Amino acid sequence: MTDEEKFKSESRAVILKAIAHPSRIFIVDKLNEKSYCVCELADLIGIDQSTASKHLSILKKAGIIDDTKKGTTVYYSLRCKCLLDFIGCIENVIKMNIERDSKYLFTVNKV
Amino acid sequence: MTDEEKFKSESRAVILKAIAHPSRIFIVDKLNEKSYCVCELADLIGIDQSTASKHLSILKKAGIIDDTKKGTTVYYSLRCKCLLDFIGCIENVIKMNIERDSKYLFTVNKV
DNA sequence: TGCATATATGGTAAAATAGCCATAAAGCCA
DNA sequence: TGGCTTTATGGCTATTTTACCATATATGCA
Repeated sequence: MTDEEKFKSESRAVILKAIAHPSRIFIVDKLNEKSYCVCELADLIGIDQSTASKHLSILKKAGIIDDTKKGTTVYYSLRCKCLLDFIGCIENVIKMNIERDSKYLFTVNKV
Repeated sequence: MTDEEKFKSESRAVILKAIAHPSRIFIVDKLNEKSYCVCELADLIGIDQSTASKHLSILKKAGIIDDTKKGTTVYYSLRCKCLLDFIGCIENVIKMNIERDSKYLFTVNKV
């Protein structure tokens, strides 16, 4: 890899790694509906408030979400609408995998 | 999270985590042009052959790439074309981040 | 002011990930 | 058959990630 290619791949990996966690994907999906504050998300996911806060700071640092303060409450919102197509693509891969796996099962049962 | 939501988020995370690594993003990007074998990719990236093989097996397990054997050589190819839009979305976030950061720099310099 | 609520952060232990080396497995060819 | 090439996998260590607890910070309200 050239230095430029390396930089490019690393930049992309930062964004992807930020979303690549069950709780954080869930957050991105939820924020698509509306804004949520930290404790709401922590409750929804069922994790510690401090853990939720850290997840949100990772997403924020990657530029995926934005925050707005209202009193002591911090509301987080999605920064980029394209993340929906993004998730759509992942779903597409999952569907393909399910099809492949069921074909495999069919073959096995057939024997 | 309900069990269903948990399962959904975890399934999505598997796909995302598979791509969320500099070398693996590079591979996905390269495979868009054409198929490559393991040693070619290892050379292109500049990593050990065994490391490349492990990266490829992660991508394959996630259903992102397919493989075809020709003699001892194994050619890997992209399984889902939608991964391009995927990368396009990441690039979009990166662009937004650059814009944000340059605005910040501008503000700082102004003071 | 004193207390409750909301969030962020440092510490820490456990788990997951990444990379290389060594080596096994499989196929090609002289 | 024997050697060469290509790929996959086990072993190992170093690094990173994750989640909780404890605690600091900040805001609102009685």
